[in-house]
Order: sequence, then C-alpha cells, then structure tokens
Amino acid sequence: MTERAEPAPQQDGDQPIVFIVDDDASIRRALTNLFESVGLKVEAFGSALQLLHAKPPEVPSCLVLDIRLPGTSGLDLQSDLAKANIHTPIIFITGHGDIPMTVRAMKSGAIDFLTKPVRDQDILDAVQAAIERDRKRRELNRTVSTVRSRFESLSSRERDVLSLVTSGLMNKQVAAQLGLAEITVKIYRGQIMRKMGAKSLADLVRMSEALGIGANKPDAQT
Amino acid sequence: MTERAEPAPQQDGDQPIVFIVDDDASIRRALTNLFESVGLKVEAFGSALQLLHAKPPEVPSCLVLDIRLPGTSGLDLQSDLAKANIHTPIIFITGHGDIPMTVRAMKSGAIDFLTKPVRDQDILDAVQAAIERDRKRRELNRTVSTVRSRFESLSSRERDVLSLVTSGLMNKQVAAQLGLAEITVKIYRGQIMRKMGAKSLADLVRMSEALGIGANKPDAQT
DNA sequence: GTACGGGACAAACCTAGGTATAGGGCCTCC
DNA sequence: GGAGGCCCTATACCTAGGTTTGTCCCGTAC
Repeated sequence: MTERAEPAPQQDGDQPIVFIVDDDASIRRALTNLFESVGLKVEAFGSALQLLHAKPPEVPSCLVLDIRLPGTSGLDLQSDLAKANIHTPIIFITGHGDIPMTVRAMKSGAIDFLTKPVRDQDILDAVQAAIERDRKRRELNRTVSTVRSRFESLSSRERDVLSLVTSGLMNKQVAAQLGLAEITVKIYRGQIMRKMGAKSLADLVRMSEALGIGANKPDAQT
Repeated sequence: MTERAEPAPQQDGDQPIVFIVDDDASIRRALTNLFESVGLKVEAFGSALQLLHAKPPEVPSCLVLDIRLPGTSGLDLQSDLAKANIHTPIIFITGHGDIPMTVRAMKSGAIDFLTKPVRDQDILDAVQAAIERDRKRRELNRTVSTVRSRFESLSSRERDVLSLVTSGLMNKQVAAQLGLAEITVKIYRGQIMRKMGAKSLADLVRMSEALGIGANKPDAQT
C-alpha cells in the first residue's frame, strides 16, 4: 500500500508521511488514494493500538484520526500520545461528534476537526497545514536539542559562569559573585564558547535564551 | 450595574473586567451576578455594536459572547476584533452551535466554547484562564512596545549597526560591511546602548530578539 | 600509585570595546 | 544665516575580553 520500490532503503529525504487511523477499511482506502494522488506517503491502521505499535516517524508527518475507534478513542489516543511526548499534529474526522469533543480536541492542539462527509480539499488543506507545522516543530526541536546536549557537556562551574555571563555581568562581577578570580572566569568563559560552539557572545545569549537560562527578559527602566 | 463608587476615578489598579455580549437580558443578568459574586468587574452589552462603541479596556479582560447575536454574529465579531488588532480573549456560549462554528472559533484563538446550559464552574474556569492569558499578553506587549519605541528613536545608521552587532559581528567587521571606520562603529554602538537603555550586550541581544531583528537563530554547526 | 579531569589561579601578552575631545560636511527648519 | 541633527573620522587613552603557559590541589577510576 505504501511501497514505492525505492532502491535506496535509507533515502526518504524528508518525504512526509500521513498516518490514517480509521476502523472502516473503505475510508482508509479512500483517504489513502486521495493522499497518494497528491504525492504523499501514507500508512493506514485500523486501530489506535496498531498505530502505537508502529515506530514514531522521523520525518514530518501528521495523523488523521476518526474520533470513534475500536478500543482507544481518537481523543484518548490524542492524550496518550501527548503523555508519551509525541506531538505529531492531528486532524480529526467524525461522523457524529459533538461540541465538547471538538473543544477538547482543539484545545489539545488538533489542527482541524472535520465532519463527514469530508470535502477532499478541506482535508488536503488540513494535512498540508499539519505537515508544515510538524516540519517547523521538528526543526526547532533539532536546534534546541543540539544546544541542550552541548549545554550538558559543560561542567557545573561552567554552567554557573554561563548563566551570569549571559545575564550581562562583566567578568569581574561574575568572579565576585562566585568568589573566583577574574582570570578564572575568563578561562571558563573561553571553554564555554568552545564547548557550546558559539562564535560570539550574541550567539551564546541566544542559545541560553533557547534553553531558558537566566532569562532576565528585556527590561523597561533606566 | 458596574459602579462601585470608587472615589478615585483613576485607580482601577489592574482589576480585571469581563465583557458580556448577549441579546438575552436574563442571561446577561445571570452572568453578571455570577461573575460579580467572585469579585470580577462586569460590563454587559446587548449587541456587538454596543461593545464596539465602548472603548477598549486598559486592564486584563475577556469577552463572553453568545454565538447568535442580533446584527453581527459572535464569530463575525471575533474576526472584526482581530482585524482591528484587538486581541481580548473570547469565550463563546451557544445554544445551538455546530462543529464547524466551534472549529472556526477555536482556530481563531477562542479560549473556550461552551454549550447551554452552561455550568457555573465551567465558565468561571474559562474566564479565569482567559484573564490570565490576557494579563500575560498585555505584559509582553508593554515590554515589547517600550523596546520598539526606543528602537524607533535610533537613526538609520544606528539601526544598521545594531543589527550587525547583535548578529555577533565584531566592530571592525561591522565597519567593513558598512564601509565605515571602526571608530565610527564604536561611537554609534555607544549611542545605541544609551538610547536603548541596554546595560550590556546581552541585554541588547535580547531586545533585538524581542523586535525580531537580524534573528540569526542559535546555530548548529562549527 | 599514577593517570585523568575538574577546579582554581598567576604572569604575560594581545585584541576588542568604549569614551572624550575635536573636527568637517550636509541638510533642514526657523 | 545660524542652530541643530545626522553622518563621518582622528587621536589619545583606558577598560574589558581572551589566550597561552605553567602550577597546584583534589578526588576517583584503573
């Protein structure tokens, strides 16, 4: 259903995938055809459990869920995924949903909530938006986790210095606060720049912002 | 209905206000009583037009709208307000709403979408959340607009220098890019720090982030 | 026990950042 | 036509930032 006879088993590039979960085989088929007709990769499942057994994707992707599923409902699946820290964007489809369900789904971050019969264009638009959001989320995630792993390579003293330096203190002030000699701070500071891969203080400040460190936000006095 | 006989006409502090728009006077009365019973200020209107004629509030606030209103509907009011750059959080109440309406409202940023009969606790929770969101939004706004107005006090050359400096370049590199002498850059840089009220480069970088300037986000190579 | 890493510091040295003073050119507003 | 703003630069001088080399203490892992 999904095979495309790619000779290179690795080179998916960043070809997005749409995951479909619906217990009605004819709907799965129809949606699969629709998405494949616009060049999207598709994987379809009959239940939430089957989806959860599949490995989380490494490319931009989204979920198209029927609200009413055998076993775990669409909404439950949504919160299970959130708890498992899987934030793939979700599009719901429903035959007989109600407003509270809709509100819950949307509050929990769903991209869209469509009622049957679904217009092809509506769901294609939603899928497009969902994949775009996922692409951005993944990109941000990559950046932040690179920075975080570098931060974790810092020794505890280096972290102390980092937070004071990025909060705008001069070396001698940092030294005073930590009870160190200024030269020691300078040396740590150099090590920090190297370990974090920062080419400038501005860089370092932005990284520490991304990590949420010593975030004394822009002030308003003086 | 709202008067509290404050002798000081100015000193509202940051006492939040709930705006109610509903064409049914008995509902207006009931909601007003409910909100006032928990110590909230309330202003109630019978139509979208009346609300638009009132001045936008300067304290944290939220709107409680019936979807079905005479003249402009609740959803239309929501998009009108967005167009007018008024971002007061909205809670919808509806007797006979449908899913597409709900989706539209939630996508446009509504806090909640409640169906009649509304449980007191539900709407109080929603109002609390809405006001909290508005408070944060206003705070962020104040900070950013202070920074923005300072930025606007910079001369065009100073802005050039600001963007290059906060992107991490050294004075001499900035000078080269702008075809200036290094000393000139230093002088502008000092003027920038003074005009922006930045006590350190770190400060300046954070301000320029808040303004979305030269935002070369944290990198990932080296 | 010794090798290793973290922590801390010093002297020497160099570069980058920043201020003050002074000056020139240009344009605009009153 | 002069005052004031922006733009640009130079000299002189001082402070802050940063590297290198070398030294010492400490704890722990092998």
